[in-house]
This record gives sequence, C-alpha cells and structure tokens, in this order.
Amino acid sequence: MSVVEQLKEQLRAQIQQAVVKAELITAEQQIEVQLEKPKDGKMGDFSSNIAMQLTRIAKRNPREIAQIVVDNFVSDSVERVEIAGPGFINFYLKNDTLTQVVRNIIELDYEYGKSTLGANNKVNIEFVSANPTGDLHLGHARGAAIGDSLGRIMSAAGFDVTREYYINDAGNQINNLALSLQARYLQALGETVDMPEDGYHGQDIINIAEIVKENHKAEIDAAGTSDEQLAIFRKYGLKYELEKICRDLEAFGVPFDIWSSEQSLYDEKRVEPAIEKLTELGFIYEQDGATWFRTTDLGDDKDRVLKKTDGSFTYFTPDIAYHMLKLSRGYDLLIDIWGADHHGYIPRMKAAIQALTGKANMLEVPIIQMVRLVRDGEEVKMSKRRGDAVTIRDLVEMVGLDATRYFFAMRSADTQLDFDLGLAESQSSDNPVFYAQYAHARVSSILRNAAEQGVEFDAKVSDFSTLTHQKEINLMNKLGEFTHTVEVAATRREPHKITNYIHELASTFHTFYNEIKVIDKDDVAYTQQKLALVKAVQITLRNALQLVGVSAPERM
RNA sequence: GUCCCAAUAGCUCAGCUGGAUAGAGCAACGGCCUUCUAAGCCGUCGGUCGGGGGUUCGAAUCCCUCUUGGGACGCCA
Repeated sequence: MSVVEQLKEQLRAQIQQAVVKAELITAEQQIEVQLEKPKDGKMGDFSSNIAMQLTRIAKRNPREIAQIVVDNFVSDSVERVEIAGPGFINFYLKNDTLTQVVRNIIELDYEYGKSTLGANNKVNIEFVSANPTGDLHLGHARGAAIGDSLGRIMSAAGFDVTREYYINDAGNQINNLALSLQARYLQALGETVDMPEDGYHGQDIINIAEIVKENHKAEIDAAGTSDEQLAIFRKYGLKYELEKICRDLEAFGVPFDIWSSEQSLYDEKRVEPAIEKLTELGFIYEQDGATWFRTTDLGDDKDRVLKKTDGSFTYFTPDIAYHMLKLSRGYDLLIDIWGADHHGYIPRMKAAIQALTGKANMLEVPIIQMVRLVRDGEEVKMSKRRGDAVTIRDLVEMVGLDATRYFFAMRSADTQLDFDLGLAESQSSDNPVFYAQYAHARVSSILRNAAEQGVEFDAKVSDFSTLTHQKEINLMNKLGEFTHTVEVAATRREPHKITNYIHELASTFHTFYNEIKVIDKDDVAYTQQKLALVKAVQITLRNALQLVGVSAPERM
C-alpha cells in the first residue's frame, strides 16, 4: 500500500472517531466515510462530505454538523481543517505528511502504482481474436490497444493476468480463404481466373500467393485431386496469415500468452463433450432434427442450436468448448473483449458460462464500439472483403506507434470513434501523447543538467521541508493519486482513466516547471529537494505511460 | 418490433458510479524565451449538459418517457 492509501485509511478512521465522539452516531453504527481529492488545491488535500451524509441521521443542517465533527477531530497528520461550501470538510496536510509521497515513489521506483487489489486472482483476457483471413484493421487495432492496456493495468493492480487469442481457423471463412488463395495463386502463374464470390480481395492474399508459388509449388503440383490442393492452400493460407497477424501485434506492442485454435478443439475431440456436459446439466433438447441449448433459462431471449440438422455444429458449440477449456485452467474471471457487432452474442455466451459454473458474473464482455474512418469530415467506407481497409501497419506508419496506442487508449471503449485520417497524416504532432512525452523529456533534461552542474539528484535526501510552494504541493498531490487511479482503471476496466491521469500529471508538471526553477546552485539543499520531486515525476510518468504501451523518451 | 451504445463549448472528448463555480485538447484572440527543452505556460472568448417529468439537502451523473444517430437481432462465423 502506498503512503497515500495508508494516510487515507488513517484519516477515514479519525473522521469516524470524531463522528462517534460527537455522538452523531453510536460506536456500533457504521458509516462509510468518503474521502475525495478536490479538483482545486485551494480546497484542501483531502475533502469529506460526511456532514451531508449525516443530515438524515442527525437532522441538523450540514454546516452545523461539519462544525461538530471538526470540533471533535484529532489527527497529527493534519495541519488545519476548514468547512466550505454546503458543508464539505477540507483537510490540509502537514508538510512532512505530504512530502512522504516523494520518498515513497523514489523507493518504489518501477513498483510505484502497483497494488494488491486483485489479490492474485487469475484473470483470462481474450481479445483481438480476428479471423486469420486478412490484415488487422482499425477496429482490431482499437481492440488490441485497449485489451493490452487493460491487461497491463490489471496486472499492476495485482491480478494474475493471462492474455489469449482465439483463432477461428475452422469455419467457412477458412474455405473462402483457401479458395481465394488458390485463385490468386493461379493468377500469379499467369492464368485468368475469377476470384470466388465471397473471396477476400486484400493485398495480403496476393502476397501470400506469391510466397506459396515460390516455396510450395512442387507440393501443390504433387497433389492429385483438387480437394487435396485446396487443403494445401488452406494450410499455407492459415500459416502465413497467422504469422503476419502475430508479427503485426508484436510490432504494436501487444503480446499474447496463449494462442488457442478452434480447429484444435475438433482435433482434440472437445466439441461433442461440451454438449454432453450441458446435457448432464439438463439444458439440452432435440427439436426439428437439431440439438438445442435452452439458453432462455439463463437470460437469453431465444434458445440456440448447437448441432444443425445436417449434423454439423454451429459456431456457438466449439466456442462453448473453448470456454470450458479456459475454465479448466482455473481462472477466477474470464474477460472476452468483443467488437460491437458481436454484442447480440453476449447473452448466449454468458448463459453457457452460467450453466457450466453456476456463476452469472464469471464472464465479462466489454464491448469495443465501432471505429469509423473519416477523411475531411466524410466517412470512408471500408470492407475487408474488398480489401480496402486501413491496416494496423498503415496506421502505425502514418501516425507512429506511440501516438496510435495513446489515441486508442485515451478514448472510452464504449463510444463510437471517428478516426480522422487527414488529422492523422497532417497533424500528428498535435496528438496529446506528445504533451505527456514532452513532460517526461523535460524532466529527464532537468536531471541531466543538474548532474552536469554537479548538483545531481541524491536518493538519500530525506528532508523535504522546503517543498511548500503551492505548485509543489499540487504536484505531490497529483503524484499521490497514481496508485488509486490504477486501481479504479482496473476495477472499471477503463484504460482511458490512465491517459486522463497522464495528461493531468503532465499538465501539473508543466505548470510547476514554468513557475519554479529547479536548479539553483546558490541553494543546493532546496535544489536537491526539488530534484527528488522531479525524479518522482519521472518515475510516475514513465510507469503510467508503460501501462498504455507508450514509450517515455528521455529526449525529444 | 426487441435489445445494446451514444447525445456535454464551433469540432473531438473527459467528468473520479450523487457533490463545491461542468473541465481538457483543437479552433479564435491577447501576453510569456539573454535563466533547467516554447511539442510548453498564463489569460480572454465560448454551455438551457438532446427535450420533458421524477427521486433528495444536492442530478451532466440514478429512474421513467420522448427525440435523434450508430450497431445487433441466422440451423453465418
């Protein structure tokens, strides 16, 4: 627990004691004491609305109650207390209480921001999971950025996170892939053939056809029947598509722990047992020659077919088997991050998980809303089939890795996003990521200059009593919020809380920088205190940027 | 028709699960570099928080309803 968290706990207890001592409530009664960080530093370092909460119980007006609480409040961490507005109690910390933050951050260094909130609970986050039939495009990039950031944030908050990619390598779309590749292959050999009706027209298939022609022509020529040939196209289409996806995600800073294959669920005979398991549990019935899952018992709006009249399975069935496999690994929570176009699928998947585990909240499905591509205010229609989608590689090439990652992380996932290509191409330096990185570069520059001038940062400095300027106090307060921010972002599964924080911290620092000169060779003692504060900013900014997969440059 | 998401400054978005005067960025205008990085800072302009009800000390936030935009509703994957 960081010093700030300890301090908040302590203050809450002291407020509770004051309330009891004032006989506003009895010692047995529990009241949840809320402590917030006021947005304006002038309103104290912490603020409580306890007096307003007590109006109903105490039946007096809030300012009166606040006064009674203040009269009974005792704490040696607090310099002074004020009553403000409708009845807020604002607490102003003693200087040496607040400055502990700086020492704490420097000690923790890379560990600062981490907490034990997640109690090592095992969480599986499945995301991206794009079909291996083409390039990753804008929507996948958004899902990748958010899923990866969420994974990093939840890890920092003390969850034991596994990141997983589900490869849909068993459906009709793979037959289309094979047919498309075959057509491109024959075209590469100079033959005139049409692309299949539902084929994939992306450039990537043309490239793969070229590779197949170079390396595997003999194998294809050796195949006797066209079915055998098609199987070869299927094999290499999948192989090269997957390798490309893997490379692109890695270049995007998004690693996965586990790659699961839909086909392997069939190969390992895991699909039929899923139905058997649900049959045992009493959720299965036969009707019209098909096998049905009574998901309506568990909140879905209609029952779902698992096995079609032709004996084959729907997409849902191996997906249930897949989730059974995940559950068998012993997770406490499954998170599937899906695109908005899959949201109708959520109730049946949740029903399946509930049937299997008896727990309704075992599976969470955050939805990533659509990304629309816009140029000069006009929507640009994209289609994976036509192959004119903007890929994750195009994106990184146009706006840069850090800017892309930051841009996606900073938007709440559940709002539709317009990605303005014109803006990305022409004004990439306007991206807010540079604002944050610039703060880090400035910080680094100060520390470099100080070292050159012989007043370098000293980790052993422990007296910070001169850090009393309002800008310094604001900065220490902002630094102290980091751990709690990470916890909130993790709990609410909202990575954009982190970018909001980064922006606030950068802003607080820039303001500090413009008002206070850090290096002053005529006052070495104060300079070293400020250097420690600056060092704490560097650590916190770097740790925060890391949570959204963005680099923290030393120079810009 | 049913369900999901959204509606906040001219534009793009925050708003910490009910709190103090609703905030940033971009755009517009005016200041700040002989001093640690001006990709920065300070100030001005800009709002009936889509409309209407309700809940209470207090609502952008919670509930109901209407309007508008986007998406989803297959024995496709």
